[in-house]
Amino acid sequence: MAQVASVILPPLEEAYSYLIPAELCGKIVFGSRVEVPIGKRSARGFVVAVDLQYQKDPADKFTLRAITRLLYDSPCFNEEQFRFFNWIADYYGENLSRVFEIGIPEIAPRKFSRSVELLPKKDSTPKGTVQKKILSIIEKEGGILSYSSIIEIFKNASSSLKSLETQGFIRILSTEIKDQHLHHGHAPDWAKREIKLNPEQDHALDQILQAWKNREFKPFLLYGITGSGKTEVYIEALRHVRDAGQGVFVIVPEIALTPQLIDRFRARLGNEIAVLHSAMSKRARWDSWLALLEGRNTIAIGARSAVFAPIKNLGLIVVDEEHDASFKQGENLRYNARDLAVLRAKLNNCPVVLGSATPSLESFSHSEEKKYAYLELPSRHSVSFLPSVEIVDLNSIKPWMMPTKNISPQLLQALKDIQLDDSQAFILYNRRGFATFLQCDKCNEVLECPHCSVTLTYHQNSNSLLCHYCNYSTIPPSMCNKCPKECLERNNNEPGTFVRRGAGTEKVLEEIQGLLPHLSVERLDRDAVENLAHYRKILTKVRDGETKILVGTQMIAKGHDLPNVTLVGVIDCDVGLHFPDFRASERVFQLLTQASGRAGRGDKPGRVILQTRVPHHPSLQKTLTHDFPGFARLELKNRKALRYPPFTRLLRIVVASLDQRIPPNTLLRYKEVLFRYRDCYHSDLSILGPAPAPLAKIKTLWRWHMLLKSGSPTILNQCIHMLREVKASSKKARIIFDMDPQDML
DNA sequence: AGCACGCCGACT
DNA sequence: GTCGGCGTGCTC
Ligand SMILES: [Zn+2]
Ligand SMILES: [Zn+2]
Repeated sequence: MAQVASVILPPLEEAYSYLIPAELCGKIVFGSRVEVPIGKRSARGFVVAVDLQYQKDPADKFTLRAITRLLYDSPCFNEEQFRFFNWIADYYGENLSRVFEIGIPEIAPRKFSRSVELLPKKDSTPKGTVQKKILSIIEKEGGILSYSSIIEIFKNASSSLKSLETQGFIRILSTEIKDQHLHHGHAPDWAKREIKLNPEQDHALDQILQAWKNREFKPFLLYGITGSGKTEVYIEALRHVRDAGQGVFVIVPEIALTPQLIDRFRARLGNEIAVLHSAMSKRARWDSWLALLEGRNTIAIGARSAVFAPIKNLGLIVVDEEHDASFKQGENLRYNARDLAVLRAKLNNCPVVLGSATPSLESFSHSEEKKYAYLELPSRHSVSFLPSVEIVDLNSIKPWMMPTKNISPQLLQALKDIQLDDSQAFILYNRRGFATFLQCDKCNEVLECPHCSVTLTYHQNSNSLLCHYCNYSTIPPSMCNKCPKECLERNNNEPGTFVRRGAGTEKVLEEIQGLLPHLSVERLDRDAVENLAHYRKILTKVRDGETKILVGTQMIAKGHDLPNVTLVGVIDCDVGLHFPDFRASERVFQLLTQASGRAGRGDKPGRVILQTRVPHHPSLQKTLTHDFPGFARLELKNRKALRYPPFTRLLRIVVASLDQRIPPNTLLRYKEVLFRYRDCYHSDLSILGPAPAPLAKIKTLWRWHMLLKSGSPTILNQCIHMLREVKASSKKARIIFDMDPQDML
């Protein structure tokens, strides 16, 4: 009787069967990672089943080969994760092997670096001249030097070094290379202090712990503005559950997972926290994973991918900044870590806390429908402490009154004012050139798709307006027909004409430098930032006060605690408001609220200046009054009327190909199949498009997309499974199914 | 993903 | 005649 293991070998889609060699019987179990022969090479895989009593069947199509070796002694994932992975594969219509590939880090060997240490040996010297030189160099460098730097100086020093070692002049040490990142720093003292929760925090904590004690799946939406003390609630809840012997994990947006944040958690929860972050080396990630698997750590904190962490006896999940779009993976397996966190809590009968100052409308509507429990933390400061938000109506300023193209007199004055108390400013601008839109020069109406209510994108080469959701296309009207009566009266009954907006590049940094040459201005955006270290360096220069004005895109709104930043200026809110996406308003509200949360912490009051041509837009008005619930209820009405999420679910299908004709044709074929299915089962399904994607061509690939809308995620899921069966018209087409898409580019 | 097989064009 | 382009299909 033989033992046979079923092995998943990413990226191969099927599970493969292998004989377990006698010496590994009992060692290779569910969860083992193994190396196996496949074709003419070898591959690494995951054991997902073991048949202890395999009997050879003459009907078997192939003869089994044997597992080559066991890569790690104990299992690398457990049953709970396996169920979770299966659910994910099914929901996103992806292969299970892909989930393994994304969800479990690679086994990485330890890395060592060799160094050479001088041993005290007084009364003798080596014979060789090279050997003598080596010793004197090591002595000069303080008695210890890395092996590689010696080899750099003396090309063939390895034999000399070996000889020196046998003679006892030196010792060659091998030390493990560990990650520099995210290792214990020193937590600030205030972080260690035992904190006293206020009554609202206490109430929130009670509710969460009650659900936990009842072993109840219960999602909480914890709403509280920046500085209202959400983190204290998380930490206390995590500590209770951890102290009771259960595992917990926290996920935060990648950009928020800073050494400071980790220090803060370590200060209060101890050093036994496993950190999972994409910026860590493979080895460090694997170390964290092992610490959790072996139970040395019971708390994990990480970005998106930490939702897969091997937590034993899971008792609580926390998702901070739950609205953040970075929880959605934009490639490969397009999962949303926040949604998966909720699912994982459900599979484990435990509470999950989603915290935010600007909850996603998805989560907010769940709380309105009582599917999620709603917890609110009031500001710990008086209302007067909130930053003052001013809207600058660019219509009311004549062009000649503008100090430069993009800087209004109000913003310039505010920038000058920061010098008075030597504080700092953030200036946000939008990256342009994604989508040009047309706006009436009199009433500021922006042209929208009559079917989708999404901003129409202007295309210069064809002089046409296009809806990138449904492919509706029209010639730009020469006159505005939306100008209201007052507007016409003011303009001798002349309707407005349309101007192109959102195009071109802006030189905001140069404009500010020109106006305020003695202030140091720095830039922070995707193009200016090379990597994480560079990003942190730019922010450090702000923290140290070296940079007075930081100019950049969204990224800067997610900065950290920079109490000396008292002014946040937004150059042009309209580009974001009229982005061709049904979530444009929500995104702008989130961004502005987040940005104003940056302004003036500590003892200096903050100030926010928003430049716009549509001053009455609800996203701006509700920012003015710091009214998230008000904004959310208003925007939810729009979403409901237009049947957009959270009232429906979306599935986006993207087809990309070198051949311009393939994407629309493939999608049209799909659409036919879908209509047939819908008519047959009377399914709740509607289809927008196919249409050219807003990014119609990436490098050499032409891209089209199609949006499926349904009240039921199950129907959309069936659509994915069905369309995967449709034979692609050409292998040259790349097809992406994006369930619950976050962006439509 | 690799890696082989196989079927056509253009070169020693 | 063969070298090599990559389209297609298989791997327990
Ligand atoms: Zn449309
Ligand atoms: Zn108008």
